[in-house]
Amino acid sequence: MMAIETRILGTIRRIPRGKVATYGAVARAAGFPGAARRVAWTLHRSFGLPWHRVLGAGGEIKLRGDSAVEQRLRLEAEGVAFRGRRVDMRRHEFKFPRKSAALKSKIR
DNA sequence: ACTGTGACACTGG
DNA sequence: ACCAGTGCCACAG
Repeated sequence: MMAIETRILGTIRRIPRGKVATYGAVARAAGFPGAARRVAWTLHRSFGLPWHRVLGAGGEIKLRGDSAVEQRLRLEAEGVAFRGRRVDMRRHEFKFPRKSAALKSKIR
């Protein structure tokens, strides 16, 4: 598998239980801003990942049919709340840590 | 090198 | 809120 996919997969694996991230955010965190579609493609053909924690912009589920239902159920099972058809991002969006470093002094 | 393709993102009506 | 159009990136053939 290629480097890009490896990084994307690793990034997705960092999303903790009960949290979610968007395709675009994953792409940026992996170092490929704008490659949201690549994230989707990678997810489509990968196993053993918390795939259900990756959503479209605005916390919207982008799958169709049964898969969409399964994703919603999996998320709700980990305590993720929905607001209509989308996830309440204010409460559950996972912020990928910015390259470590100076954040301790930043906290007030 | 060129074209088509995605579980996308954004903007504008 | 719901499209349609346009921009995106990397990959497969």
